[in-house]
Amino acid sequence: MTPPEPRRRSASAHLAILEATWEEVVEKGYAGLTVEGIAARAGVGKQTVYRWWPSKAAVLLEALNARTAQTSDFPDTGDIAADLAGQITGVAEFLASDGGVVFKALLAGAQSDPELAEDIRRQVIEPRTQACADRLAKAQAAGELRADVDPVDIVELVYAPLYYRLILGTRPISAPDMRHQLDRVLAGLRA
Amino acid sequence: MTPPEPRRRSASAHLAILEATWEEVVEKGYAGLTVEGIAARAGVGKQTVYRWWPSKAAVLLEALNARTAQTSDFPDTGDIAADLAGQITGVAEFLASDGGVVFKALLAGAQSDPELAEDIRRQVIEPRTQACADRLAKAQAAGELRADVDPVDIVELVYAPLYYRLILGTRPISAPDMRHQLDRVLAGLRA
DNA sequence: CATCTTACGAGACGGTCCGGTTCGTCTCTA
DNA sequence: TAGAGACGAACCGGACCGTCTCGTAAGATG
Repeated sequence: MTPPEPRRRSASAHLAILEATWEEVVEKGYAGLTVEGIAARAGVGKQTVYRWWPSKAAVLLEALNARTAQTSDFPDTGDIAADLAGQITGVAEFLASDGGVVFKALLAGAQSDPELAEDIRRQVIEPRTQACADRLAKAQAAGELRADVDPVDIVELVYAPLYYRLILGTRPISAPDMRHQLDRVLAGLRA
Repeated sequence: MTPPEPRRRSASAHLAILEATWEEVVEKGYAGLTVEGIAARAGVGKQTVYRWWPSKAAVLLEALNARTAQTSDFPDTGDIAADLAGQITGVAEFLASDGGVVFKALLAGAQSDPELAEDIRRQVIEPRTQACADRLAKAQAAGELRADVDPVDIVELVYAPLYYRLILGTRPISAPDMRHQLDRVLAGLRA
């Protein structure tokens, strides 16, 4: 879907497009995001966008991934409660900032674009879910947590309140709040 | 926001518009929802839509409310676990059907429309949250649940997994699954 | 170093789609 | 019976998409 071989691809244009996309979507939301707007803000011809990406959704997904690439590994100090607390703090801080706006925009776009929805799941959700589930399975094996609950279900319980607030906007996302909710979830899951 | 007094408003056109809106959004999602499409499917002029609603979002919100108006009261049998299980089963079944598609579309639209987001919170989320929180407070007073957790936080814990699946689409919403998750949440909240 | 290749920025184009208004008709009220 | 106003239909203007065509400049090739 990115036909030419990127031998002489302009790195500066590439970066400028990702940056411009991020800013545009923060300002105008997914509905207001347009290839023309991206190109104009990046100081780039439209063709340069169309040459390398099949759709504005693909650009936005790459822009998000570019900012979260390094945060996929999961810590293991032997204390599952501390590890989860640390991880959820990081995610909460990310989603409470512009990252939340962009991620929410992406989810909104995915609602009428099944292909984008699938890409988000594969590239963003599943790797992190799997990493967290693996860590949880170790905690179960170590006797820290009940072993009769599917780790994937635990991931859901732990992160769901975060997305609840992100999407419904009932209350702002705050790291301390999310840690409290985590404590209550863990209270029912200890061995 | 619905300027004329509705003395001679056509009841059939009103209903046809709500019905057409529901079907359109199920088929095409929020992004594909257009006043033209609504009017065409309802067999109505566009002006008839613009006369009574300020935006397509308002139409959609009313269409959703028209289908969920009666389900806002919360049961009280004296057994909080049973009451929550019954309630969450109903919501899960609703969100697993077309209702979920429409609600998701509405949330997607709210992402680039703060006014719509606020309306959804006021008209849809808050009344139900409040009803549930009231019931939970009674359960705390009766000694069924820990009293040191804000009932609104409990509502969040209980319903969050439902919205998690709705939005992320990781796994389908099923009533038995959601009841299992509810059990795990309650395990950490008993007095 | 000279040449060739190809992405680049800029912008024009046909086309589609949709929001908002205008128009003439018809119905209901007074 | 007269008039107000809601109705369905059709029209217009603007925005953006996706493609294309330039002249230019940067990188690849030998």
